[in-house]
Amino acid sequence: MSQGTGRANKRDAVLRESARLFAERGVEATTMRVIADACGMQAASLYHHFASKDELVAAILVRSDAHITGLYDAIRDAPLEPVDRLEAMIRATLDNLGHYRDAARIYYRDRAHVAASPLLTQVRDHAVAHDELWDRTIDAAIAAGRISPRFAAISLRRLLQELMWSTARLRGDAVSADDIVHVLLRGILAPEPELGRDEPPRRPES
Amino acid sequence: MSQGTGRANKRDAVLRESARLFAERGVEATTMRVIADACGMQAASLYHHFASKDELVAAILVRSDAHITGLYDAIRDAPLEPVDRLEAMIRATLDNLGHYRDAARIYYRDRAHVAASPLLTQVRDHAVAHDELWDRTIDAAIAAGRISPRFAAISLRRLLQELMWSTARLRGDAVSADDIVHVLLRGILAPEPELGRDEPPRRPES
DNA sequence: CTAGCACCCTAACAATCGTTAGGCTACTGT
DNA sequence: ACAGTAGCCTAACGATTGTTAGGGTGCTAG
Repeated sequence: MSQGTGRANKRDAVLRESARLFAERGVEATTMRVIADACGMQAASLYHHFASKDELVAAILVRSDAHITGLYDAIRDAPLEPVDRLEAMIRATLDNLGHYRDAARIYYRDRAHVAASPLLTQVRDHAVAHDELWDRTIDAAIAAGRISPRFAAISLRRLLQELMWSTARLRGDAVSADDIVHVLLRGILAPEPELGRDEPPRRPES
Repeated sequence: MSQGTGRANKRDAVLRESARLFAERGVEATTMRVIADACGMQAASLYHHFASKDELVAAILVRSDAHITGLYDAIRDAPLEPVDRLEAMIRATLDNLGHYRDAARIYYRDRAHVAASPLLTQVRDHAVAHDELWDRTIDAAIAAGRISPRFAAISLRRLLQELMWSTARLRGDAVSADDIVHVLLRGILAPEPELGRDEPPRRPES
């Protein structure tokens, strides 16, 4: 019932500071004592809020996972053209990166840790479902002839994911989400989608 | 004088295996004993080839740095139009990523470690010089009106670098360098560079 | 043959890791 | 007033870390 707002929610402070440190230095390289220092407390006191270092990492990642899963579920159920769905997914991913930047950096940086933690099975399951949505959407956009044929044969999902995740390291004031959407969409879309005169719908690359 | 080719160059094997492990799990998370296991030797035996873990990391990164520095120096001295120089730099970066993928992943993943290691001052100095070349080239391309005005106000260098470095995680068979160049250049270049028709003045491949 | 070095080993070091045990303080509900 | 507990502390645990000491084997030069 309590969880005072004005006072101090130390648990949230621990989550925030540890997320920042994990993202900057890596999970293994960040010791519990360094996290405690950043929060103005003692290493052992962290265990009053979290049972283990793994649980602390998991709490950070689960927050972000819940957010992005909600966004993707809405996009999955919306009636959208393939390219519009693709743009919506890119924007959702970048929105999640904006709100949970540290969590995203931890997720894509310490992938070995994420894959091994027993507390993250649900996060991993969600990631599989998200990948399937990406693949289905990209396949639909390719089938509609809206993707440059150059990218028909490669794993465009992984390319887009890596490109988007990499921007989590850029602070918000350096590059806007619109800039990134602009680069990615203009980079992969077929030159003149439907009206133009001179574009054959597809061409297997040589 | 020796360094037998057919026999076994254990030092190179240590470099290769440790680079792979550092890139996958992170420097701090990879212990000397794990590296030794991967090389079929004992942890203490690694110190016959490298004086410390830091020196091992540095040896990996210096190799890659020497390669990319050579490429950039040649590009700096070549008489190129801004956009062509930009494309050459992107290709050089991606070439380095292809040849020294693990080193590149270590460099951009464990940045805190790179910034703190006393054995990497030369690598850091080179990085500063490379960044200056990037900025000068991008500024020239903007001044020539070849960059979409959307990107005139942001740090396009950092955006491009993050986007390129992120592709180091994609194995070569998933995405080719040409694909990435295509996405990036088409994403940032101004729509119709100079003339009115629809043919860019030059483009090597097709 | 012998000295010397390259190469690798076992054993152990001090330091640091995540974590636990147990106690102190301050607030809360009854 | 008093028990309970949330929140934090000090102190220490066993395990693991990077690293060192010192010895053994086998090749090679003289």
